[in-house]
Amino acid sequence: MTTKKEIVDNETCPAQGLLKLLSGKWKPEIFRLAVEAPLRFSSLLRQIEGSNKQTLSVALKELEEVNLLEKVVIKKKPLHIEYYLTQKGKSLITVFKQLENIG
Amino acid sequence: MTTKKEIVDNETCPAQGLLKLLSGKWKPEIFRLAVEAPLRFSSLLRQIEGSNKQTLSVALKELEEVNLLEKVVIKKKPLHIEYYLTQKGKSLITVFKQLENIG
DNA sequence: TTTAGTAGTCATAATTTTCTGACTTATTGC
DNA sequence: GCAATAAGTCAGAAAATTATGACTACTAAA
Repeated sequence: MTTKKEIVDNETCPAQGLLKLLSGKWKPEIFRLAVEAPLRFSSLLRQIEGSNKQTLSVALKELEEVNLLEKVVIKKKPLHIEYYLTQKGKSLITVFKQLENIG
Repeated sequence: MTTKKEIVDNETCPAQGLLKLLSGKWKPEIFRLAVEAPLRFSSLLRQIEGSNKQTLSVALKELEEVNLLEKVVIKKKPLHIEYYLTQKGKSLITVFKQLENIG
């Protein structure tokens, strides 16, 4: 009998999902800026030097899919879109602060 | 004058370094196993299915370089090496737990 | 001094992620 | 209708990460 109880199943590392998600390129910056104010696509592109449309687009979509950001269509003057931090997103703020402290 | 005070400098996102470090392939598993017991190279290779020498080797080295793991040569029966969580490493345990809770 | 065990390294290949630049969709104001 | 603005999408190229398999270094015991 092959008792492999010591073998690690990839699914059993619960922090992994969020870690991978938050560490994708430009994601930490996106998150940090979202803490300060709602995000707009074109602003992000300008604010995060070196970033590009495609990657930002995918990043925002992924952060939205896991419910860290919420996408809102603003039907005002220049019609545009804003991304807000969700409650779940806000709960990550302390995690970021801890990481900063640990250095 | 080009006042670019809104432009994000990549260095100004302090959580980024640790995030990237912890999210590299197999790193969360390595960390989680290190919380439970000192690590040995050959055991890790067996325990983490799908992993490979090269990547584990680099991962351990990186975790050691930022002082999350400490490498100790054990001059006992079968001479071998053990990797221990440092104090800094231990301080990450609560971060992982928070990430797990947030899901 | 030969063999076995542990812990790797190295060059190369495969895979995944990110970037670039052209193109698309939707709405508003003229 | 037509141009302008905002927010993207898409295919292919480039870059970074990860995997493979052969090889090395060290020690201890026989």
